Amino acid sequence: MKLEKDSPIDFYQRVYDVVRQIPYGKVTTYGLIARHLGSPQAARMVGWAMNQSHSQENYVPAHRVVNRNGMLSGKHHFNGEHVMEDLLMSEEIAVKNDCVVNFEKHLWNPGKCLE
DNA sequence: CTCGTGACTCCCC
DNA sequence: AGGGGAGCCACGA
Repeated sequence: MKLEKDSPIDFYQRVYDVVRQIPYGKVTTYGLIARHLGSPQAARMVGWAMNQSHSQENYVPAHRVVNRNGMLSGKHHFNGEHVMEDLLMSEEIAVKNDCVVNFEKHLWNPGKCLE
């Protein structure tokens, strides 16, 4: 989906849009999403967006978003300590020590199917 | 309006 | 190899 500069979509709204496009069994990183949005250094904003994601009407698979190391940095922000890990496990994604096993293998590049 | 903070990342020492 | 600083943008106090 191509976003025009006139698009009335907020930055974090775009983040949600990208995150929702992450296919089953795939994960991506904050930095990748930020880069896709045109601000490689704004990865923190992606995290901020995820923090607010639970308030969104539409479901946002935040558990598919991890840091550049494949570590579940935001697992503490879920309702339970192991919710994020459990969700990933249910998608055939192995998690060990709060890190995604074969992270690169499950990595999904935003924009890969776009444009 | 200014300051501090954050589910991040990169660069430099 | 590991720690520290800067950059990014939004939001609450």
